[in-house]
Formats: sequence, structure tokens, C-alpha cells
Amino acid sequence: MEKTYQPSAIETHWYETWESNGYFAPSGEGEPYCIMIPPPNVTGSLHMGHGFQESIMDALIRYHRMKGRNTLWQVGTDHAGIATQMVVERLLDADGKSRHDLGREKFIEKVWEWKEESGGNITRQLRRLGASPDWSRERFTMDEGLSKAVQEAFVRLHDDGLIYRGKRLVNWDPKLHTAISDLEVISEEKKGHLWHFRYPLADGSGHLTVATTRPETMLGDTAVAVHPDDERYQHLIGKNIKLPLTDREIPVIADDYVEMEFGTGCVKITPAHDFNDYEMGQRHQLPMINIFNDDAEINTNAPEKYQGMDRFVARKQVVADLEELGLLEKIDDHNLKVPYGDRSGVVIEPYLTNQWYVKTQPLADEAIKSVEQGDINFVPKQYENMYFSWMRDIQDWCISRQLWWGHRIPAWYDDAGNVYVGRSEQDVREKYSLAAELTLKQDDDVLDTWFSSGLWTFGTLGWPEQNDFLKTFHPSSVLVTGFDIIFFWVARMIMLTLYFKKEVPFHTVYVHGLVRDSHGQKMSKSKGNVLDPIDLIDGIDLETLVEKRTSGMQVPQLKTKIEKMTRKDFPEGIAAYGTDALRYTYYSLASTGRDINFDVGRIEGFRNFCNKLWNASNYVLMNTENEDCGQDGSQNFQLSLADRWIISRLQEAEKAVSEGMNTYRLDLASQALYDFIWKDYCDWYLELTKPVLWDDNASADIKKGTRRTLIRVLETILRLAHPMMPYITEEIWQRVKPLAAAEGDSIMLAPYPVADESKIDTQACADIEWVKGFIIGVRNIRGEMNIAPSKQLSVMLKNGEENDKRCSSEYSHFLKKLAQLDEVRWLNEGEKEPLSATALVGDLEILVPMAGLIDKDAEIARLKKESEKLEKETSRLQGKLGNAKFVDNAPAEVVEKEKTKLADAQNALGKIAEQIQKISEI
RNA sequence: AGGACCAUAGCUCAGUUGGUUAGAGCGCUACCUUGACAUGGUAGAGGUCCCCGGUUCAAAUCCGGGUGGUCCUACCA
Repeated sequence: MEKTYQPSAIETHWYETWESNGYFAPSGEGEPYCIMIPPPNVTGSLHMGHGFQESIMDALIRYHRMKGRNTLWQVGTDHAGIATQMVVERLLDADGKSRHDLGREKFIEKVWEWKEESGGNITRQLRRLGASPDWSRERFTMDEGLSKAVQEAFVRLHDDGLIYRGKRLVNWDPKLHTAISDLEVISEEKKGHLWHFRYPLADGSGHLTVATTRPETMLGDTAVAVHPDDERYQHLIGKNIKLPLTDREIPVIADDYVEMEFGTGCVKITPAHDFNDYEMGQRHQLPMINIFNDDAEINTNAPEKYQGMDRFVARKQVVADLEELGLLEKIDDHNLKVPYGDRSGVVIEPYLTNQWYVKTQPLADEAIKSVEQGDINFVPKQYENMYFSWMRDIQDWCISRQLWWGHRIPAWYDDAGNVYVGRSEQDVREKYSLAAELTLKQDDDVLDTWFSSGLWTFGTLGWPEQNDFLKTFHPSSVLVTGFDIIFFWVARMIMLTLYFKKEVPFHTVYVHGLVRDSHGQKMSKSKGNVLDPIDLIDGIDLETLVEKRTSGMQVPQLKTKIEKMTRKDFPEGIAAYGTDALRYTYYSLASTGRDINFDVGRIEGFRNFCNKLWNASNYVLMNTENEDCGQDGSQNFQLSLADRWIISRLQEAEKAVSEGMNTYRLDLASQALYDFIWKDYCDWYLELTKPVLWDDNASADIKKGTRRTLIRVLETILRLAHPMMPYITEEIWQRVKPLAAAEGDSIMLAPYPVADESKIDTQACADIEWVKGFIIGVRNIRGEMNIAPSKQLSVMLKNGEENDKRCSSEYSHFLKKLAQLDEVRWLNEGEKEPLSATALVGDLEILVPMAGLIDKDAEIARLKKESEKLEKETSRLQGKLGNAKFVDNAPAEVVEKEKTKLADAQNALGKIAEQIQKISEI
């Protein structure tokens, strides 16, 4: 093995080996286990959130694969309608062209070209993470198979009466010229104004005052509403308003939607441009006057003066004109929520258009039931409430988008505007018995990307065709996803899957948190705090990082700020930590669904952990290669105390890690493994093998037992760790396996360790605790007394019980080596005890003679510190045990435990007091 | 406005059905290049478990109220 751990030297090599050998594909044997990847955006690149999510999935997949399950990790990408179309349009724009210059067909060709070029980016990055999906089954939502599923789903839903077309208010993006769903609208609090306008009554008897945040929409007002109980306006109900700036008259109506206390209590009603007004318009059969075009400019329904004006220009103009007419009463400051398109960033306009909808209520009812009944479980559980509350208040889903990139809606129109839905134009003609000469034109719109993603779990497996894969792997086992996508995707997947497959898409939804920066800030390009997982793996120097974070920044101040922050946070750039360390960091932070603040300090710690494992393995190999470690199956070996103890601890570690994996507590699993490897195996066990292996007098059998245990425990550790740190474990395992009599071509196909309760050796554990207590006692004296670690000491023992006598004699070789002692002996009967520093192990007193070694005051100070601690402890326990209520009410074993603690503490305290006395007397 | 989640060491986080001397990593202090490892070892320091009540023999843990933070949902034009 290389002397030092260098992740870059091993990672790509092993990945290529695994992939080219087809190890990622399902084995075809065992109980199926399946995870469907939440398809990343094909235009995208890997961010920390992906890294986190994919690492979790890979750990679960590798774990279950090693446990012998027939494991499928279905991989693929999403065509991301709007995002992808925008990227390609931007490219065209650089050449001064628009998609309309190219025309639909040519444009789509361009998109495909671009996808071929850049679409591999994210899958390449996935590979760098060590992800082990079945690449041979990679799918793309625009592929033929998925497209067929989408078409089939649309036609069936339509024929079943669950898809309809209607003219309604939608969220319109005036920049992208498409409808978007509620979920794609981000509302942000903005400072705005509340304009108060006087609307004159038509009969000349005066006016009323309305308040609005959107003056320009008054051009489309078709009523003014007041509350039916509002005494101020009773007399106005039923009268007409002469709508200023127009030649229209509109009625004053009564509706209890109006809040009397807000504004003036009079609301202008614009049914074509506001969701609430739309509903009120429906209730009162008000006309709807659309005053905008697709660009949100004033159209010809408005007075000529305003036609062609942008909405914000029109706003100013309307206000100015009303002011000139003396109708502007006042302008108040007002905070309001403004809807923005999450892709385009422009203000979204409620806009009347023809769109396709899915009737969601019947689907939602089933979807709710499946979670209520426990057919689907959320982890953590509280996300079920979020899911229910959304599902119970669900709106029909607008699924048409006015884009070119996506699944084109399988609907055709004749010249009279009749709609026919079918699998193709031919199919439509047959299905509806249409004359051959009737001209049909396909709908121009495409489907919402989430419509296709909703079919992901079964569409990727070949549906609507029935095949073995679909039968074997659907429903999938677990969906790993972020909570931000529960509505977008999870909910819709559940609805559509239940409808088409009559079964759930997955049994468990494991919801993880968001990855934030170390200060808890959301990572975003504009904040300049994004970390690229690949940079954490490969490292990046400061200048490149600054350049990367600030490139394309338009605002110079922002650029300066980001640069400053980056230089402060990463003065040395970022070191190359390797994939295994990055993955381990993710796991360590993956607790109960809460957000994680990613701190580079953590990853450094885990890089060190990898290094530790590497060096420990190096030690083990040095001592086992070309040696008899029982790899031939021979039984002539003997286990030392340390061997029996580490084997015992290994069982507990195996149990803890598996429990963590099974309950989606990867943080607990990784912690248990970390502690076992570093604290038990490296800190203690490896040290305890040295007195055996380096002892010329030790028997061949016991040396063999130690070597055998060294190598076999290491081999097990590697398998235990493999799902979390795939590369380093494979690299080492290949060297270790022959010595441990393990078989197989790759660790990823080796069996996962299972705890064997019968190997838990409580006696060995108790004895090791004794040995550790002894050693730590001596080390403590050394540390606090400033005795050089290299200085060999002679210690004497007194006051011990039988067990202390046994342990001190059986394990003296361990004590001598690890505590650097050249002699350990019991005080003889009647022998005068030399002045000593003392350590206690239960009743046993360890005496370290002070002559020439120890500063008297230092020893007194040390003992006093110890005795203060014990005094606090005793008084606490005495208080507790002196309380009759505690003694009477607490379970006997709890009381007993406290009593023992008190006795031990008092005993120790007495001995220390005695010692302080002795030393002080000199 | 309603709801969810969170608040534990300087920082990032664990802490199970109430009973631990409240833990880890990083950082900090002292000592140490001893034959796997200085990406290391040994020994330490460091906590009003956000605040106030309550339940209980016993609360970081359960309940109520507050404060602060994050997020979601719905919004009054």
C-alpha cells in the first residue's frame, strides 16, 4: 500500500472497475430493493443538495446490495421544460436569434443537440460521488419510453374525465409567455403603495373611494364591492359608478368577501386580473375584461391612450391621469406580497387563457388514504402533516405550458375548434370517426414537466408495457428527497401512480433537510456562498474559487462582497478531501430531516478519519502479510483478552450501524462506526496487539490469534464501512481479503456483516475496562505531573481485591507496554509504602513513587482537583438518597445504583484525603 | 394570521421509552517526532442544556407560557 492516503489515486480507478464489470445492475437474486432517483435537471450541475441526496441513496443501495437484496437504483434525468428552453434560448440570443427565427422543429433539434453536449455533466458528477445506480437503465423524461407513458397517461385521464380544457385565470409569466403552476410562483414581501381613488357615482350624487395596490387594473374594473353589512355604503349598493378614464359604467355590489376595516371598505373588482376578483365575478356574473396582452401590455380593450403600454408604465400613467382629474385622494405606504416567477424572476400576472387541467380531487382522495393507512410512510413522520394539509386543499392542476420543449399535448383541433384527444392523429381519426378530409391541427402546448416526473417510478420501468422489471421493482422501496419537493413531485407521483398502477409508488419517503452554508444561509449563486461538491473532492485554490463564485456577476459591489467573504472563509482555498470524506460528512450530518449547515471543519475531520483507517490498515498489513493469520482455516490459534474484547465490541458496532441504516439515522450509523474504528480499534486494540506481536516469548498460537483477529476485524470493518466510504474500503479490502480468507471480486458484492450475539464477551469487556482504567490512571499522573511519556516507571499496587490480583497478573504485559512501566508489583506485607502519587481503579490503589519525579505541590493540587469533583458528586448523591420520597418512589434498581455510586465516591474520597494528608506531612 | 421545526461547549452537531459525572468533531491549553498514523499521540480546560412557570421522588428530555431563529401555507383590494 502507498505510505500515505491519497484519495485521488484510488477513486476513479475503482469506479471504472465497478461500472465496467456491471456490478451496479440488479443481481436477479433475493428480495427486490429499489430506489428511484429523483431525476436531476438535465441542464443542471451537481450542487451540495444533490451530493447529500445521492450520497444517502448510494449508502442505502450499497447496504442493501451487500445484504443480498436484488437491488435496483434507477437513474435518469428530467427534461426540465422551462429551464432547458431558457438555456438554449439564451444561447441563440448570443447569436442575435430567437427561437421564432428558427421555428419549432429546428429549435427542438437545437435543444436535443445541446442536451447531447451538456446533458452528461450531471451524470459524470454523480459518478465522481461514487454513486452506484444501474447506468444501463438510465432514462430521460423525453425519451421514447417515457414519452409513450406520458401520452398514454394523458389519454387515459382524459377519457376517464379527469383531464379537461378550460378558460380560467392562470399564473402567467409575461416574460416566458407561459402559464406556470402555483408552486412555481414565489411571493415576496415588497414595499408598495395603496392608492386611494375617487370613483364618481353615475347619477352625479357624489363619489366613493376605492383603495388599490394595482392602479392600472382599474381599466378592467367591472364592479365596486362593499360589505353587505357596511352601514356607510348601504345606500350605494345597486347604484352605478362612472368608471374614470373609460366610458364604462359599473355597478356597486355587495359581497361579504370585503373586509370593512381594510382601506376604505370599497373594493374595485377586476375579475380578469385577480384571483379573488375572479371568484367574485363568477358569483355576481360580472363581465370579465382582459386588458393585457401576452407581454402584460395594455391591449385594445382599454382606452386607446393606454394601448401598448407596459403594465408598470400604465400604472404611472393611470395615477397621473386620475390625479389630474382630481380623483387621487391619497397614497399610503403599504407592504404587500408580490408574485414572481421562480424561473423568469418577473412579476406574475393572473391572466385569462385556455389551459388543460387535471381534476385532482378524486386523485387526492386516494393519495391521502394511502398515507393515512400507512401504505406510505414519511420519515420523519411530521412531514405527513405537511402532505395532508396540502392534499386536503388541493386545486386543479394546470398542466399545459406554452413552451416548445416538452411532451406535446396529444390533442387535435378541427377548424370549428372541436377537440379530439388520442395517441396520434391517426388514432384520433379512428377513435372519433372523423372524415379523412377534415383538417386537424395538434395543440401547440406541451405538458408540465412534473406531469412526466409524476410517472417516473413506473414509466422508467417500461409502463404501459408489462414486463418483469416492472413487476419485480414496483412499488419501489424508498424515495429519498427534500421537503421542498413534496408538493411538486412526491404528491403528484403518489396521485398518478395510484391511479394508473393501483399501487403506491414507494413504501417510504425519506425526507432530508436542505444543505446550507456553515452560517446557516441558503446556498445561492447570488449570495456567492455555493460550494461545489467536486471542489471539496478535488480541492480548489483560492483564486479559482473566487473567480468561480463571482463570474457572471453584474453588480460590482456584490462581487466585491462575495470576494471578501470567500477570502475570509477560505483563506487557503479548499483542500482535496476526497469522495469518501465528503460522503462521510454528509452522513454525519444526516439526522432527523433538519437542515444541515455544512462546515468545512467537519469534512477535514473525516478526511483525517480516512487517513486513520488507511494507516491502521497499513499497520495491520505490515504485521500480517507473509504471516500465518489462519487464512488456511487452521484452528491452532489462541485469542488474547484484547482479541476477545475487540470481537465483542465489533458485534455491538455492527448492531449499531445496522440499526442506524435501518432507521434512516445515517448520522448515528456513521458515528457508531467512527467511534469503533478510531477509539476502540485504533486507539486501544492496535496498541494492545503490540505487546503480543513484539513479545519474543509469546507463543506462536497467541500471535496467530492476534494476527487472525487483527486482519479479520479489519476486513469486517471495511465491509461495515463500505456503503458510506466505498473507495477507501475497496482499495484496502483487495489487499486484506486473502489474509482474512475472504472471497469475492469486489467488496461491494461481499456480504454485509451481521452481529453475532454469541460473540459478545462480557468478561472480556469488564477486564478491558479494568486494563483501561489502570492505564488511564497512570497516564493521568504523567500528564498532570509533567512526567515525560518516555520515562519508564515502576508502580506498586495495594488494597486490591481478588479480581485486581488476577487482572494485574494476567494482563501485566498490556499494562507495562501501554503505560510505559518497567515494573508492576504488589506492596509486600508490612512493607513501608513510599511516598507516591496515586491513582484509583475501584478499590485498587496504584502507587507511582514520587522520589525524584514528582513535585509535591503539583500532586496535592491534582488530588484536590480530583477530590473536589468527588465531593460534589457525593453531596449530590447524599441529597438524593436522603430524600425519603426518592427512596420510596424510585425503582429499587435506580436507588441501588445511586447507593453504589455514593459508596464508591466516598471510598475514593477517603483514600484521596488520606493521600493528601500523607503528602502534606512531609 | 395559522402551522411546522429549531434553540445543548467558542463553532458545527448528537443526546432513544424522564434516572449519564450532559457527549462528539473542529477550535483552544500543556506535553510528546515512542518501531501504522503530526491528516498523529497523551492529558486537560470549556456548559445557567434560550427564559419563566408546572407535572414528577427525579426534567436537556413531558406540559403550558414567553423570547429568538428558520421555513411552509394563506392572505385585506
